[in-house]
Amino acid sequence: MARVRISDVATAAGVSTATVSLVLNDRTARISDATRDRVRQAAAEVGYTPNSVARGLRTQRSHTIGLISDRIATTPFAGRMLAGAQDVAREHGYLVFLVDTDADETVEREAIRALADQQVDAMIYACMWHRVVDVPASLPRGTVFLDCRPAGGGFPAVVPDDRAGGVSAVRALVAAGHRRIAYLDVDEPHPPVASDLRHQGYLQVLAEAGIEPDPALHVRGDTSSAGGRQATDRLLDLPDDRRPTALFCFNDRMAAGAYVAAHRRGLAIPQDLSIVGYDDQQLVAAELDPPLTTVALPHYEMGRWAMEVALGIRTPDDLGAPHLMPCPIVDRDSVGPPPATAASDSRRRT
Amino acid sequence: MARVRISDVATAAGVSTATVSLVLNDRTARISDATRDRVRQAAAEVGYTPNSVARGLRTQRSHTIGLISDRIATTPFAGRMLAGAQDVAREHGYLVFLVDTDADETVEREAIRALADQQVDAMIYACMWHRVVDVPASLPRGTVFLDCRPAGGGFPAVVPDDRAGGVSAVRALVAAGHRRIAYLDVDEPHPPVASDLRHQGYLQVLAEAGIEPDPALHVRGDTSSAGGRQATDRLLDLPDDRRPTALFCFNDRMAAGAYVAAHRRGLAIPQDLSIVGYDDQQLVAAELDPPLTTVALPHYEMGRWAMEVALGIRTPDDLGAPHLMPCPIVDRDSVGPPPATAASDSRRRT
DNA sequence: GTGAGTTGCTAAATCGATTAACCGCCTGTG
DNA sequence: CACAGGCGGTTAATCGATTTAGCAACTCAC
Repeated sequence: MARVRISDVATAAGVSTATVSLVLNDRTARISDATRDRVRQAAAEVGYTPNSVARGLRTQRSHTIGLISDRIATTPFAGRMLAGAQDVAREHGYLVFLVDTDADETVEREAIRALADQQVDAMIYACMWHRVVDVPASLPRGTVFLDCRPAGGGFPAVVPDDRAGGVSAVRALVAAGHRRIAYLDVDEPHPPVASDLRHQGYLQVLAEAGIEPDPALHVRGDTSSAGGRQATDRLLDLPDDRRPTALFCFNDRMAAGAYVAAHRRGLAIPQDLSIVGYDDQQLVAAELDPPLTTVALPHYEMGRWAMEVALGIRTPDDLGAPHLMPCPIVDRDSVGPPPATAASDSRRRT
Repeated sequence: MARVRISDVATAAGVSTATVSLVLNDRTARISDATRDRVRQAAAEVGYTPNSVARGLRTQRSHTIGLISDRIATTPFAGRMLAGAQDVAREHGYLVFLVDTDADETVEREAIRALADQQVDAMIYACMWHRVVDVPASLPRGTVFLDCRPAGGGFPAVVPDDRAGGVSAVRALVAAGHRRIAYLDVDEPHPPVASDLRHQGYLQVLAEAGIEPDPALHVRGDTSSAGGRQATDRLLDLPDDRRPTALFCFNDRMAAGAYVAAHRRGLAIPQDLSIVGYDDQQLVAAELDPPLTTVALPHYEMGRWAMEVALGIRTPDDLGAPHLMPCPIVDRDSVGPPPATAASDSRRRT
């Protein structure tokens, strides 16, 4: 029941282990075709597959990647990042060690050491939300940052293009005819990067469309359904001429709360209120009634990108700034033209 | 920048590498205390940590576990299984290789081989739903099955105790005074194990309470919000004396659909209709209004159990049958006494 | 004083691969 | 015939640890 070793193949084929290794690794060495065939056949017959540990020790390449994350495995949608990284690894014959640190620094330090001891060929440092992170001192250079920006730069990194995502979302609303568009932002404790960028995108589109931003339309709430509902209530309490006809929400859960607030007032979506979310969280966005138009976070693609850089298949264009991955808009049914009554007012240009 | 090796420590301490190894591994060998201290100090000073690959080659134990799953990483709640397995592994100094096969048999076979080549000390085979799986031929004996039952048995396995979960759910409804309780089941294509077991639990409690099961109260629907809504509509269309006062739903998403159906008829939860879900899917159960009473799937605990068995810390009591992990009921606000009008009728005992 | 036993440590084999260096043998050439 | 060079392999070192067997020195008993 013991594993078959290269020496077993050598014996079976009547050659030395060196020859077996040369043949099986397709080394351009002087080995006759007859011997090649004999070795290959012998290897197949005895069912030989090389011991990766022994090979790793000798070649100093383990064909192994370490993926450290703060909590990726337990957050619903972020698993797509893992899938992307995983797929690339598999396509190239790599295996990935996954370590979830639960954002504990001691665990993180231990994990980095353990992965280094296992001689991983590269590491990926992943977060579940787009934010800025301090770079752990022991992290080897070349480590790829996934869905986060290393403070100080100097490492390859990939993050969603949240600004462009904000632009897409708000452009869709402007294109539908809306001019009073609220941004339903997340409140403080949350990492500010994503929300700031989306807000910038929001402001950019307003500027392009010649719409004066109204501070009253930038509200904040808890990143939950309840938070979204409360923030929406505040918007809908505004006097008629200042009330928004469309909402751009920081995420889909808050958008779900906006649905609740609207329905409780008897407002129909999208007839009375248009809503765009963010994240494209399947369980939320697709199951709302009507299904939510939202901006998708390119988790899978970011995961692929990070692994491709880790494996050296792809070289980041610029170490100074993270690679921005586009966030495609997912058109569903929560955006329509503004209600007729609101369509004509509040057209004050700057 | 090269890694420091054991020989560097040996040189620094003025001893042989054998001594260093003996000291650092706390081998009960005759080494003087003075030498011990000198070695430890030297190791600390040069920052030595053993190369796990070299050690693995020599000791034939890689301190590494392979976790194969069909799609665990990308499904929302199942990541808790990973977290449980991960935590146990970390606590014991193990690292885990994660491979998501996406239920592709070729990928699966390749993954098993790659993991075996990496000399993993054990494997865990995980599913995202409780079901019966065919055992891949190349899976090493001793592989632990997580959230699935190996066809034919012979392997350690852990699954949720869905029968007992069904019992808890329906007992909660009976205790609240309900006697007309529907089971909102999932329809065919789904793996039948979980739904059958929950149904058995349902029938058991009815029998205990002396309630004759009514076939009209066992309805099926798609495992989605829409499916739950449609199935609930069928139940609420029943004549008054046969209409259920409480619903036990196969999962939380279907329960969410039941909420929609109830609300559309102006029925309040739990005043007019009590509902119990299954899964305790955070994004759904906790965010419904009112929050959903449901039965939690013990993913984290199952993950821990599987890893403990894989590491040999725990020995399964019986290889014939899978270990059943209790599913605790999570009391929220969707269960109350039946409406007064319904409380008195339909008390026909068998 | 000699042999046995203990103490403290080291030499060398080993795990299973890869790979640089080299060794016969054959052929062709000057 | 001597020698260079190509061909088809093999020998042996190596990766970085662990571990067995054994060596040298010292103690102690008789």
